[in-house]
Amino acid sequence: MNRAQPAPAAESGDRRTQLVAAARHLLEAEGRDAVTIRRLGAAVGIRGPSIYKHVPDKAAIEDALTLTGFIEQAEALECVPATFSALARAYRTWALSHPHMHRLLNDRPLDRSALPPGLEDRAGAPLVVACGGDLALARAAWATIKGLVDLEIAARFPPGADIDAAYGAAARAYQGAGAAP
Amino acid sequence: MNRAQPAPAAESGDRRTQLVAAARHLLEAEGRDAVTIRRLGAAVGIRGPSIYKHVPDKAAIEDALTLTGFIEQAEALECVPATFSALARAYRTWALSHPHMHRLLNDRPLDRSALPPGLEDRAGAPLVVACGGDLALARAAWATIKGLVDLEIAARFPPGADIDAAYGAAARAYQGAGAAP
DNA sequence: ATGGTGGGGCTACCAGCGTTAGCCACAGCC
DNA sequence: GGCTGTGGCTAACGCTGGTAGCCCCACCAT
Repeated sequence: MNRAQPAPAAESGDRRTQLVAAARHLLEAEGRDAVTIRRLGAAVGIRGPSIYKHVPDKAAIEDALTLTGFIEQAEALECVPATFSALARAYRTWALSHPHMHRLLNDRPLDRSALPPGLEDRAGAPLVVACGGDLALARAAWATIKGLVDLEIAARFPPGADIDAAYGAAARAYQGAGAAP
Repeated sequence: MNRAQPAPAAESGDRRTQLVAAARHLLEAEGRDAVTIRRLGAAVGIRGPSIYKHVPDKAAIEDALTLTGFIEQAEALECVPATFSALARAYRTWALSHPHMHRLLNDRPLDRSALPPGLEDRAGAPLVVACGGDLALARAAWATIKGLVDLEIAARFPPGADIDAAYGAAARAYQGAGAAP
């Protein structure tokens, strides 16, 4: 009907990219439930079902979102010193400023095949370095940091709890076990 | 009030209890998405909308479910020695045998007002004991155990990872920091 | 210049979700 | 005997992800 112009709006990259960007905005601004096929369509100026001309299903958009999230998270960890405290602080800061993204990354089971090979190792590398190459210790430290952040985001610490002190206690424990402080 | 007369087949307690029990079965057997108003109705022999004669909304059922989950989890931790390793093992065993319940307990923000006062402290007490009363250390240990379990349930460890070794490394770290081994 | 092809929109629609409105049958009480 | 409250029911609403089928238009080959 009204689609006579070849260039509808100003610069628009390919639709798929636009959709992922729109999904990102919706996710960060209003949470996962707000990322809806019809709202995504509205955000890029099309009608909902037309989305399926560019993407097989909603999961594909979430997968793309997940990918960018993992990359950004890895980048946030790569530019701090490889010590437990610094990595914990960087992870916590990143997660608390992108809580919905953090939930998206952690709440759904990981489809490893949708991730480029190596990304997982890259994201985990700084902590392995901080743990002097001890993989088991690094995994425990990873679980600790993620657990602390999850508990904080989910408001599971009692009101008034000294969260910094919990991070400090964890840092002391892992330092004693051989991690760089 | 019609007691015992029109129930065709099943004798049972009040509907609300029945509904929560049915929700429990659905959750454990098929996961959270299977817990649906209409399916809950079918499970107790009524028609979906009739559920709202017994319960204000679906969240109330999930809250009741959450409550029983927390109680059972606390019980699972109370009958083992107050050491990091024993508590971690007990928590892991409980969570891995009720993975959907575990997700329900952890994925939604905690509505503290729906929990009886004291339950939270009761659930956390064994770990505080194991940490010699050091609250900060206990919270870090709590995050570690929960984090390890979350990662395992979400299949976030690379295939072939030695998960037991990660628990062992955590145990050593917290032991070194003053927790009972 | 003409015709074929296909990309990318659209509307209509489906089943299922939580939830509401309104109707009705029956038990128990006055 | 009638009133009322309880607890069923069906119909329906607005939302969800997703499918079917139509149609316009750009492009390309003849």
